[in-house]
Amino acid sequence: MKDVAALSGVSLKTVSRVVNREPGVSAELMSKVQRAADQLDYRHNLAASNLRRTDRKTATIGLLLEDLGNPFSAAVLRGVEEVARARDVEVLAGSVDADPRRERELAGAFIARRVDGLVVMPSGNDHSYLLNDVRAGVQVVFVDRPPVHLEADAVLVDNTAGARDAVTHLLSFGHRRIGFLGDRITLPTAVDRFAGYRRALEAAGLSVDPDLVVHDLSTDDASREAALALLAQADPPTALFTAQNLITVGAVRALRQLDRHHQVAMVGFDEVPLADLLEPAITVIAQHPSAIGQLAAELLFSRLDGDTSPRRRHLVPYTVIVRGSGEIRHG
Amino acid sequence: MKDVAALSGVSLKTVSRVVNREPGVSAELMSKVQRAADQLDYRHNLAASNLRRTDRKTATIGLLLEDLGNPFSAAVLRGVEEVARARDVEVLAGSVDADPRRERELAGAFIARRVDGLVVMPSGNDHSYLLNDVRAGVQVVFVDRPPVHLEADAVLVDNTAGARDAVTHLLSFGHRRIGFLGDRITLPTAVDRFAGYRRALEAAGLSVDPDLVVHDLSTDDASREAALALLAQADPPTALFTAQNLITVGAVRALRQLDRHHQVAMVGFDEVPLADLLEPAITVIAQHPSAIGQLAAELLFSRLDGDTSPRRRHLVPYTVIVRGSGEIRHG
DNA sequence: TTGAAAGCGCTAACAA
DNA sequence: TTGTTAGCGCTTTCAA
Repeated sequence: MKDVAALSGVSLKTVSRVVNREPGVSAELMSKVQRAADQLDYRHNLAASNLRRTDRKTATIGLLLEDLGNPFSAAVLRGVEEVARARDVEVLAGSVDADPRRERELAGAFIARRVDGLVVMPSGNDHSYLLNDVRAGVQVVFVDRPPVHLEADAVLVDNTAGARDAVTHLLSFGHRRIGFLGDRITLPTAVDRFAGYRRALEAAGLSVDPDLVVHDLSTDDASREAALALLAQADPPTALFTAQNLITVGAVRALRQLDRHHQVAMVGFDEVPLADLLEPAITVIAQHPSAIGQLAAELLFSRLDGDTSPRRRHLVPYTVIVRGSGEIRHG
Repeated sequence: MKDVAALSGVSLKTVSRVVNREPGVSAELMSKVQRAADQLDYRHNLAASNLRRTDRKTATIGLLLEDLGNPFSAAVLRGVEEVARARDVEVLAGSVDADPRRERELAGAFIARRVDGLVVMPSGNDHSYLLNDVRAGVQVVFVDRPPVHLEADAVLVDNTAGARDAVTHLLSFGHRRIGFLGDRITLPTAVDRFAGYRRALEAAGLSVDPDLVVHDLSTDDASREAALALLAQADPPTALFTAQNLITVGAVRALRQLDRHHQVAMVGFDEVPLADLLEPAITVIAQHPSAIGQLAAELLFSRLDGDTSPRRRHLVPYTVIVRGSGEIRHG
């Protein structure tokens, strides 16, 4: 910037005014400065600018997701990006990989880079480590799971209701023995989905048979094996509720392996890519991750714009997508 | 930092030394400073630190991808992230969406935030706009498509050979009329894949029948319609080569719609999620996007570490995954 | 409308 | 081992 000022024969401050499009610079000086900047290939230094500015906005936000390679996380990222782009805000993104320590480290690394705000798909169950940063003005919005020991907006899906709907759907096709395959039970979403399973059964006058329930599945292969074991029982389930997308995929593989995919009914939580092209096509409770990301970003920016209304939870609706696997009748 | 110095009764510089883990601070002062920092919830300001440092490293890199929501891009991002994480480097990521202007803007936005380097999946065909930044020390590595008017490392796949292998595979199952469904022909990858198609035919003594070729498909639905049109011809193709993952999905839908998925053979370029669970399962030329991302990041960091050997192109091998759809015999 | 001087939070260079 | 001073690139404040 100094060089641009020297070349165009004006003061530093005038160059700064031109670069920041501040009003009150004569057309003549403006074009002179522009030309000098072009000639020297000047690149504005946002970090330095931001250091001195009073508003201290870096126009950068941080996004902590479960796993950037997973389609669910990727779609949330895409949703956040779309809203951020409209405001010329850039996005730092990282995977937390179900590791609470990693979550803290990533958040710290982003804050050291002075992000204006954070969108967090949390892994840990204590977010008080962000208290001081929130006090210092960093805005935080949670997605997928609510914050613990911290007041912050959250964008959630009603996992209990979704799971209840899935299981009620299976019950309506005559099933009475419905297997449950679920994620790590430390995750609030997994707890809620299991609660929904239980409630649907209880509403039908049934109770949970522990022999039909497997928790703590975190890979599709673990799910495949769990499904194989369930179906090998003396009195096997006639239907499965798979409480997460990788789990659904594992169960599909198991049913194929046993050639029972046209006999055993199945409803999955979360959309699965190409679910409509499988035979049978998979009935799912679909979340809308891109809408979740968009809403989270919009909330974040409205907070950054000064909205101080009470923090609250926002529910994004889910959709029951009927495709065939969930409509296999029992008996 | 000033406050920490005041509270612990030492100079600014001593706090700086402790924060940066510089040697030569007595254990006593060190713990005193630590305590003060904890008490005040001090967060280091990397931007300010970086402004003054001589090495000027922000420990942040920028990643420009085609579309963060697409599994291919997402896997590249994941690969880059893994390598970056091992060095405590964070990643700014953005989608270019096939828009060259967007590519320039994103690159500019990342450079204004003083990234140490850039990994670019380019959309435009002139990258000279980065010349001055490269001269100024920003390292750039291209992925998927090579740089134009700029010397830089690139991580590529041999698209021509992959496409040739795909079509040769179909020829070996007796097919002589093989349809080509391809992406926007402005993309170098699309050009190369079409070249591979042509070469395989010519090596078998056949020539390209323009009635069997459709370019410029950019969505799965466009591909579905193009495939329907191809197959409605008087002398339709007996096999299809689909030159990109969304195109493959569209063609699968078309074949299903016509109930010809067990008659018309098909090989796709790029892996498709759950391709192994379809009937028939889809034979593909699989790229390894996560390996591409990892290699790109490793190259970038080796350049940042001072490697000044000539810039060059690196090929990541592809894999032919035989699953069924490509092995449907003709006649 | 333009510019000079001070200072954002931090580290380099040097001195004690 | 510790501290002092200057200055990174920019914007603020205030004066011309």
